[in-house]
Amino acid sequence: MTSRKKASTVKLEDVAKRAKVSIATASIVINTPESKRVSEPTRKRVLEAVEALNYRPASYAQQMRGKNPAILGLIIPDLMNQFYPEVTCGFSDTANQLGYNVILLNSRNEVAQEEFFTDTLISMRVAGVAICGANSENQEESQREKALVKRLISQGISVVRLDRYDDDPICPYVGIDNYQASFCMTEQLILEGGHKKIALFVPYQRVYIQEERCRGYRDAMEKYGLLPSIFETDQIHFTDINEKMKALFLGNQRFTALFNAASDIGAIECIKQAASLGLRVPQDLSIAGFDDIYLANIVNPSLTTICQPKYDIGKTAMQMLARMISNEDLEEKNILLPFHYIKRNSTIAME
Amino acid sequence: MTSRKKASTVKLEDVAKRAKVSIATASIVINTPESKRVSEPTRKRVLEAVEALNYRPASYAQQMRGKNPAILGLIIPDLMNQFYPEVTCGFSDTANQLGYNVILLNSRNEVAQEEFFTDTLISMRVAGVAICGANSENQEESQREKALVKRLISQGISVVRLDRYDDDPICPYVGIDNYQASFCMTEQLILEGGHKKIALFVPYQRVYIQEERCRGYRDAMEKYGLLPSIFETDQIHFTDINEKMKALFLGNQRFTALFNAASDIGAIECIKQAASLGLRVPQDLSIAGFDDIYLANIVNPSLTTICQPKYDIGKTAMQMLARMISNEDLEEKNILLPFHYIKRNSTIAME
DNA sequence: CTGAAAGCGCTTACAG
DNA sequence: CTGAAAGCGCTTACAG
Repeated sequence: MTSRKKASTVKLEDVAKRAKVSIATASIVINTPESKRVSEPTRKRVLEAVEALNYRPASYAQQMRGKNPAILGLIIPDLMNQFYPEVTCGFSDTANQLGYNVILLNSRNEVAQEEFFTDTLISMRVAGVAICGANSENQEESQREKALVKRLISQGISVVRLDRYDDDPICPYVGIDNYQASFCMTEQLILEGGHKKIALFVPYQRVYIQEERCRGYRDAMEKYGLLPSIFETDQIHFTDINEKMKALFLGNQRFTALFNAASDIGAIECIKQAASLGLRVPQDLSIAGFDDIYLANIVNPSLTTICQPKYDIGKTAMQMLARMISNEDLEEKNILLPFHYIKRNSTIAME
Repeated sequence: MTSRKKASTVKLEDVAKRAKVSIATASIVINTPESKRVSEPTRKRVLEAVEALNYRPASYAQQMRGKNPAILGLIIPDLMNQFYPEVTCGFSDTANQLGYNVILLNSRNEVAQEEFFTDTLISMRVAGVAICGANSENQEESQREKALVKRLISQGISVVRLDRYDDDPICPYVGIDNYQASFCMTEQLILEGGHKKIALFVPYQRVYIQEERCRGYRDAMEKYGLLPSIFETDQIHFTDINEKMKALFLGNQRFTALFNAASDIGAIECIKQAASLGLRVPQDLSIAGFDDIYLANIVNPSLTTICQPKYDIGKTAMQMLARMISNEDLEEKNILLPFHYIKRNSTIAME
């Protein structure tokens, strides 16, 4: 990495020399096209030189002079989960429109990776970063993640969190109201589906938004006088999904619906495991997910789920970041976007 | 973008001041830990100051001093197509391991976007770029794309192309042998499936790799004395897939197999359209794709296809780039990775 | 209308 | 063992 400088690379000096002007004049022609302080012929000569040499100012030199770099970091946990490419597109399309470039950092759900990325981002003195934290597996990791956000902020870098946020508002965030969304799904299962025994699957690590989903489920169940049954499962590697699903039919338990509130990916895994347990979905067991990734509509049976506005989450996060960077006031520090319930074929009304 | 500098941001001077040494000494402690020219107590004071202030050198200043930036560009046509997140992961995981960061540029299949990105990348004086070109719709666009690669190279930036390459080798590339892959699929359809009337769908814009796939198909058909039938279709927006599929059954034509050589996405679109035409897949029509994206195994019927080593394509491209950047010799300028044929349920053997 | 000069935050010879 | 100084490629007051 520390190898020597590449041979060629056109600089302002070359342009100035070719146009037979000082570098100051060349700089002004390039940077302030509307300035009247350069004569037409001179301006033309400079522009021709720029064209001929294909000159582009080195952004690092401009940055050194105090210009804010038009670079942003976007940290996501897993690009292979279809949720994130869409968030990423929303974010980077908008970033490009606003003149920013984005460095995509794929943490693979590892806080250590995020910490490493944070150092780099600070070195680059990026203008801002949007972070969707790793699905940390324990309390200590969550703390480290918080520390890293604080570190970015302390270095003067604007930060927004997306999708996964917190009750402790160390920075603005954008997502959906996970409590309401979970309540909504549960209520649909009860009212529209007539289900009474509904199980909830959540990850072991109860990050805040998962806690919210638990709360939504619990409140909905209690509202209709039903007994909540929450199962913690491994939603990262799915090692115990099979076992947990068996538990739904142990003894005289007869769950008729399963709401995997962690993600669609997890719910689809449940559908797969159901087949291996000889269960028909939805006839023997209704299964619902959370996210509405593209796959949800493709799998068989197609998945009933909560649609998160993925593209808009990315887009909104970018817009907030842009405002923060230019020190504009945020009307709202936290933005909750609308979600909606989508009924497909993996859930069915009880006879 | 041109707003004023952010308030805080720790610099070497602050560290030096706190440690009561010159900035030269501070720099040496930080950059050459093995150097014996700094006394232990001094070194310790500096390191403590670094720690206390959370100092990270500004990479732009280092870049100005001649250090090559550890930034790479990766231009892809469409992050929403599952093919690319996997290539992207292969590329950026490897990049991170080698100490590089990558800027992801999503061209949305627009050459104009690519041109814009190219300017930015040149401004940033990135060390290298990997580009998977837009699916250009005409000859003029292909030319512009080539021009842009040449422009990068002329600015001393290393470039590799991936997936989509060319017969005119303006820079190294990594992909698969598209001729062989297409030949292989066609031969399987003939030999294993007993098909005789096999149609090939390709995009209107015959970029080189598509031309190669045509050639593979044609040669395989001719090897077994069969008549090739190539249909050009809109593989970007799929506007005419339905019409082209109808053509397969016009008059006394009775195609029994369709090989969509453009992509799995296209083949899956064909499966969808088949349903709307009242055709059963594979009973009435066998359909095969190209790529083996994750979706191929999820759709119903699951898709017979050619598996491209997506992750490895990204990884290999990155490794080549790293070598080019450090001026090492490339054993081979172009790398063709192994592909393989995957039989699933969308194709069937004739009775 | 144009140019010489200072300075951004670093690193690296060069003195001491 | 340590520091003063030059210089990387730009931009922006400041002179002329």
